[in-house]
Amino acid sequence: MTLDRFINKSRKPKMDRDLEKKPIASTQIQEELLEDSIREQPKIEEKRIDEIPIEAEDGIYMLVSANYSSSDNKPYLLFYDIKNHRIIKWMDVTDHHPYAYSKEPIESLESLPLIVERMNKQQILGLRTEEKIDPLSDKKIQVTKIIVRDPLIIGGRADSLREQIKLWEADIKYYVNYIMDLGLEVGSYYFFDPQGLPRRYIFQPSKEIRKAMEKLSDEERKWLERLAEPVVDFKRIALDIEVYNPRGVMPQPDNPEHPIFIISLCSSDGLKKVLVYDLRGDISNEGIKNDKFDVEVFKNEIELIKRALDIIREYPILITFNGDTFDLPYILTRSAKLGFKEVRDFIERGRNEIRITWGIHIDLYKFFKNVSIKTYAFSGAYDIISLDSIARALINKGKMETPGHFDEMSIQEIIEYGFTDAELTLELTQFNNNLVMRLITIIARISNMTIDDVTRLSVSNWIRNRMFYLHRNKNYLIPRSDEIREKKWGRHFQPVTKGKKYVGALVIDPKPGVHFNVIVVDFASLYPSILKEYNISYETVNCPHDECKTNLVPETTTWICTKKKGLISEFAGIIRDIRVNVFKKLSKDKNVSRDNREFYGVIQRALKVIINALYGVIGADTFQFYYLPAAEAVTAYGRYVIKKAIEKAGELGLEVIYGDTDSLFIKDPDMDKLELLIEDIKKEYRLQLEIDKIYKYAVLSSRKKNYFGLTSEGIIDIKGLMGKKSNTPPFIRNVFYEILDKLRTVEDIEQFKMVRKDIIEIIRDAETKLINKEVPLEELVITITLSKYTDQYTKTTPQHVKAARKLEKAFGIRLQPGHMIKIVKTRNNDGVAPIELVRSVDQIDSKKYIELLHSTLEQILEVLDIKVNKGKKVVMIDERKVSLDKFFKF
DNA sequence: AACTGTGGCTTGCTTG
DNA sequence: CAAGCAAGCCACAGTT
Repeated sequence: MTLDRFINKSRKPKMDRDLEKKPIASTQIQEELLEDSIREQPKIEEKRIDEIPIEAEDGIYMLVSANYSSSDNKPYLLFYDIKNHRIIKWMDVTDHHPYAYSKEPIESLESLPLIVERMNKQQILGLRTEEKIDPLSDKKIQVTKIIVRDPLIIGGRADSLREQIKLWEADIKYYVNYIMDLGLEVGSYYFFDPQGLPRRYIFQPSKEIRKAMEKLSDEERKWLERLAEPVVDFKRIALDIEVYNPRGVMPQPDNPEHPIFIISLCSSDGLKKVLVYDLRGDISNEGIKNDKFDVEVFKNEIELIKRALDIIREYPILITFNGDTFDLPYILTRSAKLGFKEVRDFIERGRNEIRITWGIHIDLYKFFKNVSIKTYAFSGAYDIISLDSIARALINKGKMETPGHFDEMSIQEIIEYGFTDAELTLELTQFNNNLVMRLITIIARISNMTIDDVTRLSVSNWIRNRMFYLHRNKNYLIPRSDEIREKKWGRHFQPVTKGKKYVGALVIDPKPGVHFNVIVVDFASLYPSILKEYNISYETVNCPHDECKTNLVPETTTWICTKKKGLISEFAGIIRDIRVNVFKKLSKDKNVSRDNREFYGVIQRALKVIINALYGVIGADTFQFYYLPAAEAVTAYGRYVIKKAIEKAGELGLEVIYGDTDSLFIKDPDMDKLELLIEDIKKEYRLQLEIDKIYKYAVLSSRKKNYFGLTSEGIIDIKGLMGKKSNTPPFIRNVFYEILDKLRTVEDIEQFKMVRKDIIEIIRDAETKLINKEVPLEELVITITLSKYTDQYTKTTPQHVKAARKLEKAFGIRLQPGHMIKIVKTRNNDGVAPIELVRSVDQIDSKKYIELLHSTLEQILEVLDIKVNKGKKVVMIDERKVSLDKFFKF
């Protein structure tokens, strides 16, 4: 099988490099050799094309990925051909080589036996002095660039250079360096000049983007231009395999003893196909006909796999759900076992991923598992990372219900089941006008990271990657994380909570009760704004200049640089500004076409993911530019400005009844005074306060982070209350929501009184059902995540762990961290059991559930003067308490 | 020796 | 990332 579509645009080097044959005697010669090979990086030029529709242009490619080829000993780039919808592999023609930096001068490096030995072995190609700026000392320094033959000489092996001498920039993946050195931007478009070098091709921005650009700085304009470029509708195919495994045995890629018997395929250009290996020889053509997709039957497993490869090779992008850990490795190992060795020409194992040789493989499982994607891009719409749960949440479709094992299903059912998986996988990349593919591309543009990495790595890696580039642009030597940590810390506060590293946000004590007409104002993206406005970055906090030491962060001994703009601060500023000032506005602008509006919405969302994570990563020790004093400075300013805002509100006669981190709840304010407050904060602190929402009424409990309210749009907004939490039983949660639903209609006291009777009725009814054991088991399930292996709970044994251990014992299995345990409160010795082991409702501990019902409802009822009598099984109104009337005296 | 009450601590989930 | 909540575990002290 040949891959004729696989165009390799690289040119053969003119001659076999002399450099690699002769031993290198002195740096003098190396200098000369390096002169033409490394020093001259190509300058990538730009070309502007006016208003050309994206599909029409020939020879235009989007840079989507890169890697290092150890067989060619060269880096390569992968481009998506937007006309012919295939991937072009472009091998380096610039004689670029891997490198890292040392702070030792050339002479002392040359006297090191290690270096001499590696030079003689041709592993080190050359040493060169360069001038860089050290961001930590803010001084120009001389560093030695060590240029090597292949990336493993720098790092990745036990005897690599970085394990033996102190190096800088030695943990940047080689292809990342390569992209940066060539000045390339992932997700942007290129064409190839006559020399075969990629040149930037810039689409003419839309009218509204051009208009927005007028007011911006050059740097911001570049960002805008890059982000707003159209995203091609990638041609892609989703794949899903079924393995015929005996009951109770999970197929393992490391031991592929069971046959692959179904391969389902579903593509963006309408291919719908299920390939079946007739392993029992009993499939009739009649029985498998289906009007939704084609079916092909094979008498041989290898033929099945080969056919699948033939089809998917027509697609530049392969989409899977768990393809990195299951489908593709299984195809690999199973093929090898069956003697189909050529499979390695198409599917390759990477370090943490599986690659396809003709294109890009995206494993959606990893992408949707990404915490930032889950919480910020999709607002936590799905909770379990499974195809079924994600598809249900995002496209309102689930997997097929099955009896549990293939033996109990007809072949038609199995085929349909398999196809549904492939179909859902594809649809997850298609809904909302290809939202997911666009999101991935935009994040690649923001982070300048390859599509493969964007879909597999976390937000701190995305940010780190862009930070590298920002350092390079300023000729900064990228600091090692240990250097940043060794900087002065000078911390003065003990965190409030044990186990935390620094002090966080301020939460104001709520004023309990029912409050009418509450306006919530909040600081528009407070932490990013603080990062920007107060110049916070790892190098500017506690900077080396004496003259900055008086620029103190309020209530700390930390100071901030007044001479140089910090990199993180600058990045936060740009991302925040273009999000707020451009994309958020345009995504709501009625004068913009619907398509564009939607696209700007995606960009806005991607920027939000990054901006929300920025502060967090500074305080996370897994981040290369982690620096606690910087994270602490952010929260210190945050506490400072919210205190000042409350102070000012008080002076103006506004009543603040609650606030959390960046928000203030103001009761029935005079709008002119509110306006004054906002103006004052803007003037004084360069931060924007804005009206977030208005509650017709807000019900605050005495607990922080626990309240609900009826918004001006007529929606009941619930925060923190137990009834909302995922680990309350559905039965209790439903009662909770039923009560809140009653409250939705309330506008005055009479209605409140009427509703109160209804509420008590609801609760009594619920109690009766519990006592009479009329509630089905599933309604009483409490779902709790197992966050460790059961044997790793050493300090205490929580209830869900007890239940989990029973499950493990009963089924002889080992539950994985992240598994959701479904427990039920029972009347046995330790009060819990996994629902799987409970036969009937009789085993339920009704008393426990009534207690749980009461404590859940108490949070809302205490404020409404409905008393729950603990112990007793009845609810009563505490008539002695003042009635609701007090809330209406205004 | 069995029971009850208390407080520190762990765990999981949510808010911002 | 920290703050904050509820539930439950667990050791300990003080009854009965």
